[in-house]
Amino acid sequence: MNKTLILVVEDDAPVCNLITTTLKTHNYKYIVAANGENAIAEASSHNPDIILLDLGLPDIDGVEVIKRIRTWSNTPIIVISARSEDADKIEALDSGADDYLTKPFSVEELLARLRVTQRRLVMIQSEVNVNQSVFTNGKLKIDYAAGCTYLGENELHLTPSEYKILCLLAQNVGKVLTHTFITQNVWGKSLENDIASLRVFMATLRKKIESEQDSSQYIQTHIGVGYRMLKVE
Amino acid sequence: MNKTLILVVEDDAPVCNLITTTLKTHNYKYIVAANGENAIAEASSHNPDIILLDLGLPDIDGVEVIKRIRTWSNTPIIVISARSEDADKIEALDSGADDYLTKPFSVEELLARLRVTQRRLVMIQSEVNVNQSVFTNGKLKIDYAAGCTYLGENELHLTPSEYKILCLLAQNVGKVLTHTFITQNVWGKSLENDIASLRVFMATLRKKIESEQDSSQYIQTHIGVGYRMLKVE
DNA sequence: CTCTTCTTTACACCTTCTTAAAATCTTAAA
DNA sequence: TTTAAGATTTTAAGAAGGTGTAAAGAAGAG
Repeated sequence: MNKTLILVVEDDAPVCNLITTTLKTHNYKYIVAANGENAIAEASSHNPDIILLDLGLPDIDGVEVIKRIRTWSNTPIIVISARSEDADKIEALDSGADDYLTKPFSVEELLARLRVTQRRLVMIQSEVNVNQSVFTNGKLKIDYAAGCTYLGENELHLTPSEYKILCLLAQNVGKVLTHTFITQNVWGKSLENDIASLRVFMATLRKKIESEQDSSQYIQTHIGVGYRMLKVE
Repeated sequence: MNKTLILVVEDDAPVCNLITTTLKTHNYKYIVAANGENAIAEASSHNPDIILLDLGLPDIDGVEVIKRIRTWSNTPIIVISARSEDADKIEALDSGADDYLTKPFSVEELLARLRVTQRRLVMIQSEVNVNQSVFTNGKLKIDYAAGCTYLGENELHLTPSEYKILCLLAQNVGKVLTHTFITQNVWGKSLENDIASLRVFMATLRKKIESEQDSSQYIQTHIGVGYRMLKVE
């Protein structure tokens, strides 16, 4: 996936520098606008993924900038403002802002809220339709709320990793999941070597959920790509 | 649209009352859970639209509740917590929370943030089904998201290279793609020699997608130039 | 410490890719 | 129409690389 592009709207140079250097070190791309008119122009021409907006701009009021941008775009806007009054927050949020941080803000919190926003962007794109708390596929059953899995009547004993992998496959029935997608989602990293581990887990998983005479084939290998769970009757 | 259903997770009765009366007067439906286990059970059984979660629960840690719910659900979670440390916020947000308010919180701000969340839910619903990402041409079907190809009812088993080439042709139906264009896009290089390989791949691809008696001609050779996929009726 | 889970390694097995050679097709000039 | 050169398809076999499995060592929880 491409680097996330962030539009930073901030007229105070030191604060702006703080933000941009932080973004740079965390692998974001960014563009800068120092006033409202420029912000609107940049938002329109570069189509950023996220907008960080200071409300105190020299030309237009920040809230006005939000409203203008919202006339054509749903790009997430995170407001960073010195105004800490409730009324200000509410006005900004109701005008279309997605989040509101007050100065002085913690860089770490800003990064965390950026991650939340990014996560949501990815979610929209992949449109994961997970909302049932119990998944069934043939004899296989996963009770997410309880954290239990069953094959027919029998409860399966799965290790944490096996459980996570199975959930991932179940939440994407019919889709081929790449090795790195799986390792990233289960371990958060994607070291090349983990594919070997993944293979071992797939083997034990298969042994457990395809062991019975039933022999329904839940997990399919796609050589050179990854695995997928088949929808069975 | 139906009333928004909110799950309020809060063990402190006065705070809980404050929240629920506020919700009631603002036309929300709500259910209440006073501990983590109940919260997970209610989330699973009632499938709320938004979850308001206090982190300080008597049984399970709030962050754990977030993680458990996130195993099957993307329901927005707004944390309301007495812990105001950055580290707490970051942990909750990175575990899957969508927003974080610290006690004592402004009721008006809470309502504003609820409105932001609702706005986003409506947006997501309208954006769903935009990403169809399925290509069809005659009996041939490519499901890009799932990474699968079909000929009529039957699923085709394609190797990674075959799949890439087919996608490339499909994305340019009707256009003639040169040998080097194809090899560059599939292998990233364009050594003269790879054209020989390409020919072999085209042969096997044709065998697979034109094997049936159907005999519809999907791939056309342009001598000295390359190949193209024809749009069939 | 003991038990479980996770990672690593080794190896047999299988699929896919490349290469080369033969067969077939296309094109155009005689 | 015949012929020849060049391009393409087909086939086959070996090379390269991916996969499943078992087993042993490492890490972590109780």
